[in-house]
Amino acid sequence: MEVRTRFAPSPTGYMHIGNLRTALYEYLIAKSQGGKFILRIEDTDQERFVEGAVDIIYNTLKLTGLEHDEGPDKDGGYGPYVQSERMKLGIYMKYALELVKNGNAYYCFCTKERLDSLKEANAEGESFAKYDRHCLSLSKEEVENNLKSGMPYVIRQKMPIEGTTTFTDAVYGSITVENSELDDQILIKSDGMPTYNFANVVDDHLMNITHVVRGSEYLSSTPKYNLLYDAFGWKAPQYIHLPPVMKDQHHKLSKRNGDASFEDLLKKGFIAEAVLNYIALLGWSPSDNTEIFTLSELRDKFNISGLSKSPAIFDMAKLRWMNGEYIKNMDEKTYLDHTLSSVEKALSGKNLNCKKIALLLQKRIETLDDIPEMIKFFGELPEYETDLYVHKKMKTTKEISLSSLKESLTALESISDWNEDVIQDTLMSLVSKLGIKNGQLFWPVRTALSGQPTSPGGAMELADILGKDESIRRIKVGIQMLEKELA
RNA sequence: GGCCCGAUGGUCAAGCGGUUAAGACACGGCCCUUUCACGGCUGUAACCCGGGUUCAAUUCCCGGUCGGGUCACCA
Repeated sequence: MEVRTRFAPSPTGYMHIGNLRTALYEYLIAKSQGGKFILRIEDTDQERFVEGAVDIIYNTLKLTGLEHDEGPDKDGGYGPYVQSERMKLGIYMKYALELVKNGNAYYCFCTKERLDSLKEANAEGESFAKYDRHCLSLSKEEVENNLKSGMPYVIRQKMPIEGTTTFTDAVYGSITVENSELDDQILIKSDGMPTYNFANVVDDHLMNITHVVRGSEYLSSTPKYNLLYDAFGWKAPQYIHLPPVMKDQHHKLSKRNGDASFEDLLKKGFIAEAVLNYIALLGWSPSDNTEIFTLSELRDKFNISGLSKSPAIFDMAKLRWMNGEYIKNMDEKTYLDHTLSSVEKALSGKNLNCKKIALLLQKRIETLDDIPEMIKFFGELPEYETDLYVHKKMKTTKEISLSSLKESLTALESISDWNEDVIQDTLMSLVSKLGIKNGQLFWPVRTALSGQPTSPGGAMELADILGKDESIRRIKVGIQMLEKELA
């Protein structure tokens, strides 16, 4: 039988990381077995619907390469793929009424007020009880009359009072609950919309979904699903519940608090592939020890047995590392496509070779956002203290630095063909002429050119990029500062 | 509170009764290097607690503790 999984987000805003991971696993489960990955929009809650959220979903799937085989934009014969449209077709009501007819569901006319007072009474008594089945005892005539008079109603699932329900989850194993724990959940809301729980069961069945993948928060409502499948005489799908992705020990990563949504991470300079790679590892591990893999490698490696049961904390530090790995491994063109524009932006107005600067950064940045701060000094020499010229390991002092700078200045001024090789030759021969250590010359020059304790690239690279005039100017600044202090 | 689920270094995470308890991130040290970074080497650091079962438990069972989830006309 063909494996069919579905990603069924509700369009309520940004794509958060936990959601994206679910989509990833759904995609992988289907694709690793030659199956289909379906997109279904679950917009049964009109109050939470957010304009544009559907576009975010499409966009994210496209950006991450999680291409769906069927969806609102790709009919595979199981449409429509948007629940509000399916509702208009009367699909859910039809099935709800079937359940009413066969005695597994019933009309309920209880008002919000009555339900609330029920809850209050229960809360005081320290028990969190269920609906009291007030409307189950309504006679056929009473129901007919209420319906005729236009009284608002919902349809509730009638749970068995005794016995237990057992289901098997692919990651959590066999789980059994007492039926007496189960509430007579609402199937059809008073606005005519199905609840998530009901629409899910109906749609998953109608769309031939074989594997239902979702967060572990649904674990406790799964018995109700199974009972629903039973009531229809349908076969329940394979359940795969996923542990949550946490922000810390106690809190889930959530949309609120602006915790890292997928688009936030992209804005912060992360690469889509790296993010996807990282979250694949949050709750799953391959049988070998590899950590870096492309989506198609992941398709080959993926196996349900590698899914874990316990929550995973999202570790920004490790994501940064992984993002850095992706950046380092990019070919030159891809790398420049990602970085050149932000280098140019950070150095706009300066006449500098941005490509050279960008290339200097490839092994040094972890996210694209690291760039501006790292190259600011190219545009403008920062203020610095002369203490920077003292470096123990390089065996430099302020006096040595001053003389090295002076010697370098003269040597560099005489260069007519300014390029890295010539600069190197010039400085190296100066080193041997003066009989000093490399560092005693290079360190002061690098310091004068950058004005920073560290810099991407050393003396020659900086001099090359900065150009002759600016390099000479910065060295003169250094000489001046040192002379003033040593005088 | 009832019910369900979980628990290996700071974090991710192997492990399926006998191991010096992998690996990765982070952190420290060393090497390389004209700085930083990269790369290489290396170090610190873990089986929640108590009872069983067993010749042998991190691994199996039971209890506890702690953590998470759920108990909506939200998904």
